[in-house]
Amino acid sequence: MNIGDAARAAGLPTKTVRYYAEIGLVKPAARRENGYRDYGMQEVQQLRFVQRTRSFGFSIDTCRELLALYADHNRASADVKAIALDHLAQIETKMAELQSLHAELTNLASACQGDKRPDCPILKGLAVGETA
Amino acid sequence: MNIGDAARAAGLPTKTVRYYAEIGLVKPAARRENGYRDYGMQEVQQLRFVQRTRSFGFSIDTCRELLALYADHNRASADVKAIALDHLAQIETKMAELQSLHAELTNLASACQGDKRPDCPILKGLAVGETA
DNA sequence: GTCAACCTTCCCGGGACTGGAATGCCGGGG
DNA sequence: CCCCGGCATTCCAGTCCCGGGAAGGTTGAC
Repeated sequence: MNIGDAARAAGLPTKTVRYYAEIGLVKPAARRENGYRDYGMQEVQQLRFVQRTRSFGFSIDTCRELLALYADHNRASADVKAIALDHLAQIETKMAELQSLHAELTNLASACQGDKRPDCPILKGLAVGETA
Repeated sequence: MNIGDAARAAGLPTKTVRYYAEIGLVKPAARRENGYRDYGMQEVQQLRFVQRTRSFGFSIDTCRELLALYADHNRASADVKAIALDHLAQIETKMAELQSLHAELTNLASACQGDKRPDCPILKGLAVGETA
């Protein structure tokens, strides 16, 4: 299977598939005589796994770990769960940050008339510090 | 005022201040004879403004726009508000994405025993696609 | 005279690609 | 036989926003 077909099957750009091969995340099963990468079903499945995992926001390194666990039939599900819970915690942290930013910025924006006059609480808030 | 003092006053690393000078975001008032950057009160205020604005998650380019509006005493507050509302919308988009990721991943994780056995719904969810 | 603490420039790396250039292979049409 | 489109290959550069560190000059205190 050529890289284009593998990429389509995995829902990834060929550039990305080539990149994954380069960093050793998902290597093609072989190279043909003409130098083309040759992907088999297993590699396509790995690519799809990575695509899904990346779409959950896991880093490439974590994808590597998860891929290893995926391949290891003697894995402990606890290891997988630990990774997932850790990522969940990071997501929660980011959400909390965004929420507080959102609240602050909403405050500032709602205080701003938004007309032709130059007076603007948003700029004041950005200049001074302290939003509350 | 030397760069170190300006940086401390603005709450930024000197590296960052130098970078902002390089990209023309906040330039020092002058250079001394010895080549040192010389910052005045106005530049320090701009640096602090940028620091705050960045901490709200605005991009450097948007900081540039806001800085220009900040300096323009004939600005219309509507222009500022438009930028803020746009950014708020982006924050909301990101929050929604994170929430859906969080929900999906929570689902997967809660279905996983997290023990020594290899059976793991998380990996299955990542492999197959479709979480619901 | 020496030392620390500052300042300068320059270059590299990172995370995860993305775009583009230059080149090679393959199958079909004129 | 040659050309063309569509695939593939490699390599280089850029993204975004700095951070780390080298190699060297300046300043002020002791």
